Amino acid sequence: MKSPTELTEAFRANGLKVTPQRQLLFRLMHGNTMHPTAEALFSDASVQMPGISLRTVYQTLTDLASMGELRLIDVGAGAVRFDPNVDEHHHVICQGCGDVRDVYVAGSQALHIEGLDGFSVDSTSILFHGSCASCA
Amino acid sequence: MKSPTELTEAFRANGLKVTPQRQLLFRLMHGNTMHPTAEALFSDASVQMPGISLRTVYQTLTDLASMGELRLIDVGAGAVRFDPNVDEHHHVICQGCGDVRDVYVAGSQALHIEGLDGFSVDSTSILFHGSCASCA
DNA sequence: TTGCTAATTTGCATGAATTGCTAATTAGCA
DNA sequence: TGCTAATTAGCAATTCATGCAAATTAGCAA
Repeated sequence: MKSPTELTEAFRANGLKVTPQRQLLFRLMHGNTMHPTAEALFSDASVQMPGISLRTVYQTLTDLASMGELRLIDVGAGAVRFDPNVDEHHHVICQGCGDVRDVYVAGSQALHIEGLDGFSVDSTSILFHGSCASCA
Repeated sequence: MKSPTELTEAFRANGLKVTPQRQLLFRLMHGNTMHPTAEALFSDASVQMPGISLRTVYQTLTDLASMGELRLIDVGAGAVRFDPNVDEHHHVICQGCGDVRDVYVAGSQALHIEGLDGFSVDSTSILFHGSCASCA
């Protein structure tokens, strides 16, 4: 996703306001590789801005997502996670600790799919299940 | 998944009882390619057995899943779906109508993954997003 | 700098999906 | 036929997320 400064411009350009809450969230998400849930981010944000609302966190995350600045990922383990990495990539999830990491997969466009039966494919999500180094 | 008759044996062999509710669900799931949610299955079951509890449907589905007779699939669209097809396969979901279909993918074991960073992979789930013939 | 207005924030209510709990019932065996 | 552990039903509770309305505020224009 874009830098906090660039996001500020982008928001204003779209007629959206840049509040202190949003600036904080821009900073917390920028370069974040933790794939936080809204709750986790809310918890981080609350340290620096006590009183910030969970509702605001959800709001801002969905705004960012609809602007294409971050991606929603659902690893089937409770809450949706937010990923500021919008490159073409996929995920591994550790069955032990639930940790999620980005992975880059070569050849996913060349997969041979049988049974499509009239379906046309727009995008592909690959989720690898396994164990991280600590949980192995 | 196994046939209703085989499931009956398997349940008894595991010290589980075979109730009319379970037999009905065995029949409703067998060969079912609809990827129903628990609610959908509950709704179907209620036609033949008014009064059956949604709780019982969830219970039986999780029992079947833990016996490896069906697979839980989470396509990130609300409720979890149940798939009696336990072959190695993957799914397409139509962004229009939410319909889910099984697909078979060649070469998924040969994907080249970068960034694993100590993770060991046990299984892979591929979800294709697109449009079905009717929604195209 | 001041004032206006639409966007935003809060906080609470609501909703959807699922699990926890328990009294009453029942399958399966002796 | 009876016993007992498993199961069912149904309701409460939980988790994640969105809807809503009143109070606040960012950003523009004068």
